Amino acid sequence: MQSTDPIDRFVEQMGLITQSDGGPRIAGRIFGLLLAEGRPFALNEMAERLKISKASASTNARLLLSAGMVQLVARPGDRQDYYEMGADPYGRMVDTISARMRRSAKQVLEAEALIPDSQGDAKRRVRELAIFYDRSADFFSTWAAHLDQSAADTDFGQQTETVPSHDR
Amino acid sequence: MQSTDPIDRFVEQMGLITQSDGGPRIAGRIFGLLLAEGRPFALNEMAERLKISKASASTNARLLLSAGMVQLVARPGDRQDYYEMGADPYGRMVDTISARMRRSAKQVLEAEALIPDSQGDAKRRVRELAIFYDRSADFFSTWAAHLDQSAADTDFGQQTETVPSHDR
DNA sequence: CATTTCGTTCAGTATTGACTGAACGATACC
DNA sequence: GGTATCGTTCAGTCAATACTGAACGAAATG
Repeated sequence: MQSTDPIDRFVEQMGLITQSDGGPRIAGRIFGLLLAEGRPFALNEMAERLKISKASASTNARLLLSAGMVQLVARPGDRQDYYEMGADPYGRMVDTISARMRRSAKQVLEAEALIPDSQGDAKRRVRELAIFYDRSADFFSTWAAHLDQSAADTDFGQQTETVPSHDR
Repeated sequence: MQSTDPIDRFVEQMGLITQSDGGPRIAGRIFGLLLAEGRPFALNEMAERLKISKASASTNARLLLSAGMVQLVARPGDRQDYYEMGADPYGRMVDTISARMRRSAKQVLEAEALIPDSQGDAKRRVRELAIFYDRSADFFSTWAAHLDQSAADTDFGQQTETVPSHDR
C-alpha cells in the first residue's frame, strides 16, 4: 500500500529530484517536508514521519544546514533541535551551483598555469574554459542575489508576488 | 610512475571535476582531451591515450555527443568515428543545467496540482518552488544563448566539416 | 566468401556512497 | 548520583553504477 497523501507525494518527488541532481535522496525529502509543512520539525519527528533512521535525519539535516537551505530553531525549555526552511533557500541553491563553478574555474586555471607557452593553442583553450567557469559563477551569483532580494521583499509584504522578470 | 605532462594533468583534473558534478569520470577526461588537443580523435586513439577500454570510450563519447558537447567528424575513406569539441560546448553545458531545472519545475508543478485547496499554505509554497525552478531555467537559458553568441563570433573565420549526429 | 576492422551491447566485477543500528558523550531532570 | 533524552559518530551493510572484457553485427576489403 503506497501513500496517496499529496504532501507525501511531493516529499517523495523532492527526494527523487535531489537524487537525480547527485545528492542524497533523504536530504531532498527533508527539504520537501519542511517546505510543505512550513513549520519547524525536531529530528525525531522527521525520522518518524519519513520512516528513516535518526542517524540519517541528523546527517542530512546538517547537510542542508551547511548549504544554508534550512536553519536551526530553538524553543525555550526544549533541548531538541528544530529545523525549518531557511530564509532564502532558493538563493542558497543557486549559490551552491555558483560556488561549484568557481571552484572548477580555480582548478582549471591551476592546470592551465602548468602548460608551457610552447603549447600556446592548448593553453589558450584551457584558459577559455576557466574563463567560462568564472563568468558563469558571476552570472549565477547575480541571479542568487536577485532571488535573495525577492525573498526579502516577500518577507516584508504579506502577499506573495511572482518573481519580477530580470532586466535585459 | 605518474605522468607529469601538464596536458595529462589537465585531462585528469577534468575527470575529477566531472566526477564531482555527478558524471562519469571518463566523460570528463575525454572532453578534456579533445579540448586540450584541439583535434579530432578516433575511438581507438582515445582508448589508448587515456588507457581505458574501447567500450568506455564509445559509451562516454556518445554521452558527450548526446549532451552536444562533442561532435562527430567524418574523414573521406575512413570508417572510423572521429570526435572533436563541439561548436559551443559551454552553451550546451548551461543548457543541460537549464533543462534539468525545467524538468524539476514541471515535476513540482504536477505534485502541486494534487494538493487540495484546503491546504492552501502548503500549496502556495510548493507553487513558489516550481516558479523558482522555472524562472531559473529561463535565466540559465539566456546565459546559454549569450555563450552561444560569443562562440559564433569567435568561430567566424573558421570552417569545420561536421556530420550531423544520427543514431545507428 | 572469408577476413579484417570498425562500433555497440551485455554480463560480470569493482568501487563508491547512502543508509542503518548501536554505541557514545553531553545535558537536563529525578 | 542515577536515569532519561537528546544529537552525533562510526563500523557494517546494501544498492547503484562506472568500468571492463568478450561477443556480436555491420561494413569495407581481399
